[in-house]
Amino acid sequence: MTFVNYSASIAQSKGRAPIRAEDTAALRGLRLFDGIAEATFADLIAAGYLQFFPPGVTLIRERDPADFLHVVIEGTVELYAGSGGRETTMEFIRPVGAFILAAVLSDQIYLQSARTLTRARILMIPAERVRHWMAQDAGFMRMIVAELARGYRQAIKALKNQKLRTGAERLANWLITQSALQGTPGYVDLDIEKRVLAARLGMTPENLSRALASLAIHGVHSRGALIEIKDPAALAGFAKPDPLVDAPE
Amino acid sequence: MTFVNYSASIAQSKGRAPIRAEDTAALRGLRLFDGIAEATFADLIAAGYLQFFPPGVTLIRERDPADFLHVVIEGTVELYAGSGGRETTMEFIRPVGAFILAAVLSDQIYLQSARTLTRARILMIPAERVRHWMAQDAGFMRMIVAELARGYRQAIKALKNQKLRTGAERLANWLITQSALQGTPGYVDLDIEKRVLAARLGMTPENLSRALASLAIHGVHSRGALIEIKDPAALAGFAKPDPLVDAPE
DNA sequence: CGCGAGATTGATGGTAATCAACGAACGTGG
DNA sequence: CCACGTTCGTTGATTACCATCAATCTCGCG
Repeated sequence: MTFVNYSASIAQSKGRAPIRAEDTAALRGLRLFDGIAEATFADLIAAGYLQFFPPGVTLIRERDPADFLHVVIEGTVELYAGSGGRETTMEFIRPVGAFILAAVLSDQIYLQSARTLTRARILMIPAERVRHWMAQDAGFMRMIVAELARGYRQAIKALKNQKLRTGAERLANWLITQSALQGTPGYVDLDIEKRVLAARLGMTPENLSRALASLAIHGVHSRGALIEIKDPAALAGFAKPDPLVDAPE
Repeated sequence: MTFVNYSASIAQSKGRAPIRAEDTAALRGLRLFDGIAEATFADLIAAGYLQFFPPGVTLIRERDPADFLHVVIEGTVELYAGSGGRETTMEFIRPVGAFILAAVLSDQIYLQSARTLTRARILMIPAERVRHWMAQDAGFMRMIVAELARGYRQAIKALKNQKLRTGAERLANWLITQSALQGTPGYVDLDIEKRVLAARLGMTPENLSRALASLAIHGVHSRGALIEIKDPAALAGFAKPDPLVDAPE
């Protein structure tokens, strides 16, 4: 895949498109806006922007002050972070998911950067409006608390995954989880590049290659982006899956 | 230190001591209860328990349903987690800190276990009361949101620390941070066992020993629980500290 | 003084990062 | 439509990092 070298500044210029009426109804249906007051929703939408981004666009950069709450409506967004010259993938956000809510709420800087992996439709709401309505609308705040708690538990699970398992084990468990999520027992279809998956799993691309090869003795075989799990029981025996680590929140 | 083999069940038996009047005033002063209504506070306190635990007591166990919100008033509590036969330390909680708020709010099971490292005074509030008042008292909910956001960002930082650094780097940065927190430039006083610190830093005790020895060329020397940082600038040069990873939230 | 838990040191093997080379897939331009 | 070039993925060789097992050391405490 060739990434367009595209600046996110287009999204933060005066050229942003406000949300059109035909989109409003669809947004109102999001679980994210469930139980919030009509006035809250109307104002959030009026202040917000909804637009498409091509793949490879950097949406936010760690260290920047949190100015918008971002919600992924379509496509895949990668959260990543770096320090001391190294870089790693933290999480993937898919519809419908908000990201970096915590920074917005506490009016702090972002701890993570975000870029689109695919063409993606993103809803952006000014941070100030989010904080404003959180204080006014108890229903909205309840939604925020739920989303925060979800993200927090997700992060704890990611930390356990990283500290308690080897690379091959993380891969094996990821395969098991993905196979279930995609509803295709016996198969996993990679919808991201292997290099990106490697970073997500906390390893190098070379190592992912080798880890995948090493799972062959547990019945895992790959042909390009399609990975076959011949013997789910054997793979599980090696992976030792644990809902307190693997289950998505 | 010898840990008492003490069951936490004493805390969950009928023998719990309600909170005495003389303690109420002190609790009211906690930042945790700042801005919440008097009625909320009174009911939380009336339903809660405040008591001392000896060192080594398991307060909660991962996988158990969240029944109490725990707040550390005095002493140190270790959050830890295990999977597939391995175990690691996730975080230390010191006064005044709540732990595992997310599980309480979403009425889910704990992802982490907790045990006292020192004699500790813990405030326990029934989870149901917390959820009840969160919905009633906007001020209380604001406090909860702030605490959740703090924990979330803390977890993200821990994940970055683990994925982006080697063991020796994590140790070096921990020394720099501790030295600042303790207000003793040039020194760090270990108030926990090295084996526990090792788990916290994601390494074995043997490895911590070697990592500490390897920092000697950067001016770090240890005599028992006292660690001297002879040349903070040199150590920082090696550690490459980063507020987006190291700064406590 | 002697015991025991924690800390250290050494030896070894496993796990993972890095550097380098090669092969496969795909898009572009001729 | 093919040739080429770029990017991604794989494989191999080497080194760094880390866990494990075992032995020794230290120190507080009975």
